[in-house]
Amino acid sequence: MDEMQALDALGALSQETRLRIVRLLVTAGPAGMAAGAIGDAMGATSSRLSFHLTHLEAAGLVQSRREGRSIRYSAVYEALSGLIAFLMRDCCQGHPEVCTPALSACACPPVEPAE
Amino acid sequence: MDEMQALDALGALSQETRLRIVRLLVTAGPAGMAAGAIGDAMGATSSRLSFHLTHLEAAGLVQSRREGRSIRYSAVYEALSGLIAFLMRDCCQGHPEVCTPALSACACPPVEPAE
DNA sequence: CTTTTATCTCAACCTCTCTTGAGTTATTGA
DNA sequence: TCAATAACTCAAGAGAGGTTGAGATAAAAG
Repeated sequence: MDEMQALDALGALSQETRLRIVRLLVTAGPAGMAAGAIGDAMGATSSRLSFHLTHLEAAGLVQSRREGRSIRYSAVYEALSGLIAFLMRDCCQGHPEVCTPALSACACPPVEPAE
Repeated sequence: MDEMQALDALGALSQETRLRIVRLLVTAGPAGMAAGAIGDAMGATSSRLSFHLTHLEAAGLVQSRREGRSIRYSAVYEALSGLIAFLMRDCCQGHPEVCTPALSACACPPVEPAE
């Protein structure tokens, strides 16, 4: 991820509704959610929701696919991890005090290298 | 870091000049840089620079102290690591595909737990 | 083929953000 | 005290961003 992509992603995430949508979609997993279900969860009108989803998709943070009448949106994991990596890579050069506390924030089970 | 602080930090970083200032200050280390030196590096007028520095300070990403005629700005490491931790903690719940690639982005030497 | 459901598109409006330029405050040195 | 340096503050204007409501498009059901 380069600076321009990072700026797009940061801008997309710096809005309350959009940050919540992304968090919702990440926890929803790869299956994602239909636009209507996201709208219900957000309490947003269809046009407002569409505006934010389009914004997030343009920033590469979510992707969509039509499924019957619905359009399902799902998080793009690589974009999120890419943004975090950008912040760590370009921001903590030689300064472990930036990245070390962040490293322990991940609650996920570590991926075993080889079993 | 809660959602509101994260939104402030994301908004502050989603602007080209401000993102560059933060990166500059992180690499400058705890000593920071005088406003004038930052302005020279950014090619920004004093009022424009002051606007962005004030914005960054309000978001908690940088701090300032007067030193003679100059005002030195330095990065607030906890805020940066807090933001990264927020993105990992609240975004990758149970989805290691978000955080695992990010974990390897840190180029800093790992801090030894005990020696 | 018409209706219903799900979602998007567009224009209008308001607000917030960023930049500029002029003027102000704070600190130091002559 | 006066001038020079360093940085901030303020008002004005251009532009981007977010919300709303009306209307359009796409897919499925009757």
